[in-house]
Amino acid sequence: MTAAPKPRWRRRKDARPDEIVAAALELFATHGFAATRLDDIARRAGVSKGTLYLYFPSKEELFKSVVKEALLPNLAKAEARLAEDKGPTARVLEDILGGLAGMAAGTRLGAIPKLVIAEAGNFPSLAEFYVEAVPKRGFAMFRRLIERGVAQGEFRPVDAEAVAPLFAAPILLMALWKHVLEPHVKSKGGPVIEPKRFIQGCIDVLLNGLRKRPAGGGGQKEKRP
Amino acid sequence: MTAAPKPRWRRRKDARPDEIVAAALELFATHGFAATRLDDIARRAGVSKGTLYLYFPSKEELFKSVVKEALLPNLAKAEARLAEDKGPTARVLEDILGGLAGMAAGTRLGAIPKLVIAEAGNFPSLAEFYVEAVPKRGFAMFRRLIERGVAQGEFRPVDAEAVAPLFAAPILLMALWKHVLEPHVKSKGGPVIEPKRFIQGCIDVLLNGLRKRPAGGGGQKEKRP
Amino acid sequence: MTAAPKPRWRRRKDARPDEIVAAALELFATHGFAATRLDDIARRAGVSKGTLYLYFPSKEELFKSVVKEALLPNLAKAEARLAEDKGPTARVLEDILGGLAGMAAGTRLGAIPKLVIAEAGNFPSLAEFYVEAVPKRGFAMFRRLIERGVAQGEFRPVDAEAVAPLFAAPILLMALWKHVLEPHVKSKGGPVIEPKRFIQGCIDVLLNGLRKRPAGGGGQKEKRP
Amino acid sequence: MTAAPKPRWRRRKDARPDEIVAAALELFATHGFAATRLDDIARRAGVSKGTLYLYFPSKEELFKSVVKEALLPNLAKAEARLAEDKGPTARVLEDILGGLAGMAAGTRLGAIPKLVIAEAGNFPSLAEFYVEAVPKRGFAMFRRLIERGVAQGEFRPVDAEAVAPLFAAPILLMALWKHVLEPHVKSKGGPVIEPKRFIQGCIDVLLNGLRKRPAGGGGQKEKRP
DNA sequence: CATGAATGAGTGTTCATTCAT
DNA sequence: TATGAATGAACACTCATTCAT
Repeated sequence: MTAAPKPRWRRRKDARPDEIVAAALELFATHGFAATRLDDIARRAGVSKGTLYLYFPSKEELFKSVVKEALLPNLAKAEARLAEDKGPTARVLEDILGGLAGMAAGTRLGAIPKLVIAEAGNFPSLAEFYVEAVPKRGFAMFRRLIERGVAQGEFRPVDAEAVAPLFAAPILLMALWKHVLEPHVKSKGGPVIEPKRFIQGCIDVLLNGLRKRPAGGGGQKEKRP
Repeated sequence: MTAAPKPRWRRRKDARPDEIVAAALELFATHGFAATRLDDIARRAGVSKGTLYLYFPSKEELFKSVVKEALLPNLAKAEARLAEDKGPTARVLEDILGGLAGMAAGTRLGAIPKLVIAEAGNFPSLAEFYVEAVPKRGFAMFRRLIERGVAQGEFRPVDAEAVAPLFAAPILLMALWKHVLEPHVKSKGGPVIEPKRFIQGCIDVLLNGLRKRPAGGGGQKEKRP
Repeated sequence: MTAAPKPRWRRRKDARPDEIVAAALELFATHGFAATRLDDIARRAGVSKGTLYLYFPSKEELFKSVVKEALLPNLAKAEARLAEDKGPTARVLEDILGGLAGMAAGTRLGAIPKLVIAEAGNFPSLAEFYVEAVPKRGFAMFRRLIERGVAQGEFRPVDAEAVAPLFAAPILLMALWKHVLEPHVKSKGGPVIEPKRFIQGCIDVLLNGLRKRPAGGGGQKEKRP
Repeated sequence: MTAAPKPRWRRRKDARPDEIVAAALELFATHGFAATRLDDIARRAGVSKGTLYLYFPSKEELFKSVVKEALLPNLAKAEARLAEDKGPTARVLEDILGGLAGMAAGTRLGAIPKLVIAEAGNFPSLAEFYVEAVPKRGFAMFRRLIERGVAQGEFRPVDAEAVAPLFAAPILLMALWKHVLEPHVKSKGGPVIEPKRFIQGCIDVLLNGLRKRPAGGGGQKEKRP
């Protein structure tokens, strides 16, 4: 009727799914899968409940989409950054830990582990995807970095494969702490984790744990009798 | 077999609650809170659904009881063991990490973090209890140990308060890995964590990261320009 | 029959609540609050159980709505009729008693007192509403009428305030009799109340009781020694 | 063991049923049949829930017993008193109305009509019993009295059969008012019924309505044109 | 495309009734 | 006789899913 080519009030139908996923991430992250109602997701996304079913065949599929769409772009980014950095291994490790910790503590993304942990039992296919997409790639990355440091003479020889998850652990702890428990710490006296300071400390201990010692010592600790 | 004429009957008020809690732990750990039906808990405990309500006023209270009853005795045990060990700090730290990792990977207890992570948002009082009972005590314990090592000249001076959670992180990762993701690793090629080897590696890196270096080096890392 | 292509379908938000209330009144009146199942109300209203919850947040609220929606329009009608009648007081009283008795005995409305009586203890807010809406207004109406008759010299001076409920009593008895006990009178020999004849008799005795006596007598009876 | 012949702490087993009925009356009167839990009755009666079933085969039978045991002795008393009174009919009527009103307003018995009204639909046999025991006898009594008054020249000729329930109506209203609605009257301004004053007023109007008029008037009112 | 009224299977909770002791 | 732990049928209420408009 009017000549207006693209009335601004009409949300492009291609934007819809993302808005729904965003709303769903917010609510799933807060309440978990079962305790989140499609009614609420629809309301938050500004659509009707029926509309959800135009884009996602079921609540379960929406949930999977939320997790995957939240992860995939960030995985790509992380891989890209990694491939380029050619500096001293310690410096690279430091950057990566700092970057991931910031992401875990400061963005919505940090809530993903919580979601996957909670629902892995009920969503096997989601768990399988997640294992491949996150821990597998993450562990492998840390392992390659450590092996590179050892090969370049920066690090002591260590069991890189076994030790890789240790470098992922503080990131996981950070994410869960910020998104799960910290909100329930009663004001004064409760435990506190300051992301920057925590990660500084981790880097200090972990890199020192890897670095070659000036004199002998080090290496795999001898077994106790 | 036994001479007892009717030994199977009327276990009485004493045994019942524990049997119910045990059945509930099993199911909650597998399916989460919402996806576990009281019918199933009752069946597994060998009682009727109504009987659950003789001992627990609601599903929520049963859930809280499950978490608390699973944790409390083990917390007591852990504290007791700690108070006695007077050996070299490094050795104590090693023992503790080994012990906790074994517990996380090898017992039902390892499923508790998963449960709490999944439901903290819906059970604030449970989350508050957990924060006080587990991370607060755990972090404090690692902090005291590190400070003791520093004071006795075994360890470099490090930011003990900030770094304490780093020692808890591999335990958490271990627990979640074993009870959440590992079951979904597709046979060949997926990531694997062998508890013993993983913890050996962690101890190696972490203790080396704490130990005093024979010469210069070490200490808090200088900030990058 | 009708040309309407699909007239039976989707009656829409407007008609539904009233149909539900009507069905509920029927069943509550017959079985009482507790013994009426939402399933049955839904079936009788031709909707599903879930639909009830689109319009009423709980069984209790539905119950309150039933009582209020049954009463309110009729209260309005009654008040309007009253305000207009300017004839001889005795005639007005006669008309009102006759009208109310007819309503009590001949319409669904007569079941309301039974419902309120049965559930007042469990629905305080309903009881409060009812007290204000029915007895308070009703007693006040009879009192005004009596006082008007006295002022106009038609009636003896009587304690109008105290005596007003007496005029409501046969209406109440009529309603309860018809909707509660009469169905249980075993055929021959049981007590019978014929509404018309009963109300004629009531009017005869009550109006004679109010009317001025041609000679002395009357008035407040002297106390017995 | 001890020689004590009848230890006073042992409630005679014959007292039990009455204690249970008393406790049940109290609770049924307050909450109605469905909303009263056997648990509560047992607790109030000082016995265990199982014990109830030693004396009453079901909740329904207990309910019937409560109503019947509350009514029967009082019915007997009322009949006896009536048979003896040979004074002026007006005086007898006055006494009876006063006595019944006092009972309705001042004793537990006044709650019975409420119970029967509430549950007649669900307890046909109870309703049948009640109809025979209370309204049938009550209406007949008032009818005989009126007829006696007419025969003795004290009263106008009226339709005694039709009018009898009118004399029961204020008693019913009184009972329901005191036991159902009055507790929900909000302090100031709500309707109030003072038993003594109300009954005085009723007696005044009703007896005047029956009494012979000194001159003409009276009699069955002529039909309106 | 979008809506939202309608559905009904599923589940937590209650409570009258039973029965081994 | 008395107990009270145990039962399980019954029911209110929720919410993912459908579909006529």
